[in-house]
Amino acid sequence: MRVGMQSVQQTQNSPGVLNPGRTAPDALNLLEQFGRTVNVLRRREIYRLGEPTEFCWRIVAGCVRTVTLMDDGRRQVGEFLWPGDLLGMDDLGAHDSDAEAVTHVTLRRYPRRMVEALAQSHPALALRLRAMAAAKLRDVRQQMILLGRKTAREKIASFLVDMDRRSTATSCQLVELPMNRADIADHLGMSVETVSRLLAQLQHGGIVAVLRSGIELCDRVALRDLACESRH
Amino acid sequence: MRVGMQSVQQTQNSPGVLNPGRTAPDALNLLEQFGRTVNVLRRREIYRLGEPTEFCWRIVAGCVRTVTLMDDGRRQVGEFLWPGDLLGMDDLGAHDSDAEAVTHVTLRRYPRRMVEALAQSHPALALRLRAMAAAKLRDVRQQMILLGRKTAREKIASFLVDMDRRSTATSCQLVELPMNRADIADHLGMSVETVSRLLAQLQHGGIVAVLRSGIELCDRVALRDLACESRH
DNA sequence: CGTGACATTGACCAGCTTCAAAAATCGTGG
DNA sequence: CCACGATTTTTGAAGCTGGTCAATGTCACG
Repeated sequence: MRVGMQSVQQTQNSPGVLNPGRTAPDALNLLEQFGRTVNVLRRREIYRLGEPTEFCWRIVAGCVRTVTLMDDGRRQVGEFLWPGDLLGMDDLGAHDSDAEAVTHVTLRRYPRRMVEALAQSHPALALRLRAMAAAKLRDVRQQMILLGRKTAREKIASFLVDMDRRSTATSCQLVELPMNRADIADHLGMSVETVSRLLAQLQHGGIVAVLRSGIELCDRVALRDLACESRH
Repeated sequence: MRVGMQSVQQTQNSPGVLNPGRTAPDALNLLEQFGRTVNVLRRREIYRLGEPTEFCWRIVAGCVRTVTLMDDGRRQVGEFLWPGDLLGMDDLGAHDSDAEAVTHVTLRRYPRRMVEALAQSHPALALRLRAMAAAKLRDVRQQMILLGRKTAREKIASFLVDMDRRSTATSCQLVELPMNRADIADHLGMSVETVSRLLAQLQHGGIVAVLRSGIELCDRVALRDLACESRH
């Protein structure tokens, strides 16, 4: 899922049509005065299903996952969140999933009450929040066709392409994957064994190289083809 | 339910409280003066992927589906929309899916430009739009665990429970399904044959009765259990 | 009635899951 | 720094769910 596209340094609001002002500062910065830095250890919860939405967070460093559980333990990882992403703004009233730190995480925490109040008085912020929700809905829709209609191989390829797109800025070939195989499996709706097998298969085909530190994409074109994504 | 024609003075939505109710007068009525009634025939498109988001619509009567297609024809029905639902507000800039009339549909159409302008000047409307986006995100998250982790039987049961919940007001037992089996299959990430087989199976178990006009829920408790139970 | 779209049913089997176990990696303390 | 246990990942084998292909049945509508 491509939810990590906007970075902290970003200054322009996404829908240019709606905001013709030149180089307007990110409306999210309005929140900064009410922010507090928080650190969360690996695997620790950030919030749980049903908790009142007292806060929201902006990720400064690290990786976060949102998790939905079924009674019998079946798990769905909704999304991975990265530095710059906003967490906990989607839910109104009470959180409708869990959020957990995949790695050690540094967050900037804001009271939701302040966010809502500011959004009331600052249309630019309200618009920005709506734009972020819209972007998330678009990503989720892509994830739905992945979960519902793609084969295991296509799922893995799509996932790697997404992770690559997210981290184009950092390094050239290597895609670092801070989450484990179980997280990937539960994000793609498959078993850990199948994830492992298909990564091995892609490696055998010379398309990727599975390393300890992550996955090296040797043939991005082939990977993109396998992902079956026409858009972009 | 008749929606949207009356010119009711809107009341302030209380901030932070999710109020997507389709009954109470709300900020959406601000749009009414810019609305125009449109009719769309069964199976006809309302908008296509990539089209600029010139309009949005409120469904007055009928059923609408949003569709995402892959190059090879694989299809995902993202959601079904019903009277009172807002269509085409999720996308910014350009639509990122198709929308088609499942039945003959009556819509109330509004220029997006007006919606955005009104949202800028009326925080209540902006808040309402964000609440609707949030509600949709919550639903989509449920759909993701359905697609990724539920068995075919659980998918069908969940779907019927959803349809039932939506139409509690209408009749007591019968759930009308205006969409065909292919739509259901593509919504749940399975094949038409499996949809048909599992409906027959539920019928054989005395839990539902498959009728021409829809599906009669004979044992809602059993169905609700099936919707979330594990496979064994 | 005849026709076409849609739904159901059956037979087969491919892809993926499950169960099991080995291999690799991580973490911790001596 | 190494050894050892725990966790994670990989690999193997077997089985099942659900998909595909094909045929039949049903209904709406001219």
